[in-house]
Amino acid sequence: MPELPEVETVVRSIAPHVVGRTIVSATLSSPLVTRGGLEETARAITGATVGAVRRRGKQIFFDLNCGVMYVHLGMTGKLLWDAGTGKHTRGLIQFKEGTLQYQDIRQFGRLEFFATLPNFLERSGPDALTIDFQTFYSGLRAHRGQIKPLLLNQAFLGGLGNIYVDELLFAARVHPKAAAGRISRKRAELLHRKMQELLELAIVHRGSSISDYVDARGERGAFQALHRVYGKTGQSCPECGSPIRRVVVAQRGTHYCPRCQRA
DNA sequence: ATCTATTCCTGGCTGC
DNA sequence: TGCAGCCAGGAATAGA
Repeated sequence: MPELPEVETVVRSIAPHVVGRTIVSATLSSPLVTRGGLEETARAITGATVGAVRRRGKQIFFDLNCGVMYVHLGMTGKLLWDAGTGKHTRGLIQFKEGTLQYQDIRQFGRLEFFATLPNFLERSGPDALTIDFQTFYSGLRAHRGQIKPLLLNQAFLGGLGNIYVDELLFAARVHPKAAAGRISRKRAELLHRKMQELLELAIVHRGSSISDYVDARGERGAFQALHRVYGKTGQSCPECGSPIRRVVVAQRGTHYCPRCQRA
């Protein structure tokens, strides 16, 4: 499941191959992934030169001289450089120097071209890695609901998904159902600091590979070995030894320590 | 405003 | 080497 650290790792591993280079041809094959039309999109990016590859939250932007190619990896999307193709290949973007490939088993991802960025993309919130404390804190205060759904809300904060939210709430000892608006300033400072430490450490480890995730070279991340609660149902809490509990919050499997993370 | 449920989709797993 | 049924979840969407 690509979240901020995985998407950042993908961007870093793809950028050196494509920045400054020109798309020679493109073949797109999934109308679910490329909703703007397979032929039209392929035609629009052909001949374009990549100026930069950027990430905001889980969104990837290839800045082109004629617009932007937008990629969201969804659940099972992969961007690969010079890899073999398979039944889940949804796009091939040829450069003189090599091939950028988009694979996606479940096709929850997107690969689109936009001449100008549409409003629904602009609506995405500030990046979790760089959001300043004051913006983060006032966002928490303004929210009436639970903390976990808020942290998952990409319009509020871009980049966190189910894995890193569970890990973050454990690191800051916050219950996933805690009322966001009632978090103290001190606890919010801890959440904010732990969030950025967690994400930076996960990037150093090239992300978490639970099932499908690999970077542009097809290599798995290593951070899953450092997960403390995600997927650890029934195992001992690394802090206190209590069994890790799994509940459903916001329709997501949620892992936490009932002793360390009090309601 | 904020919640829950549903939808999309496929592979992996369980149980027969 | 079957096969039905369930589960995983990012994000949009509908309805409460």
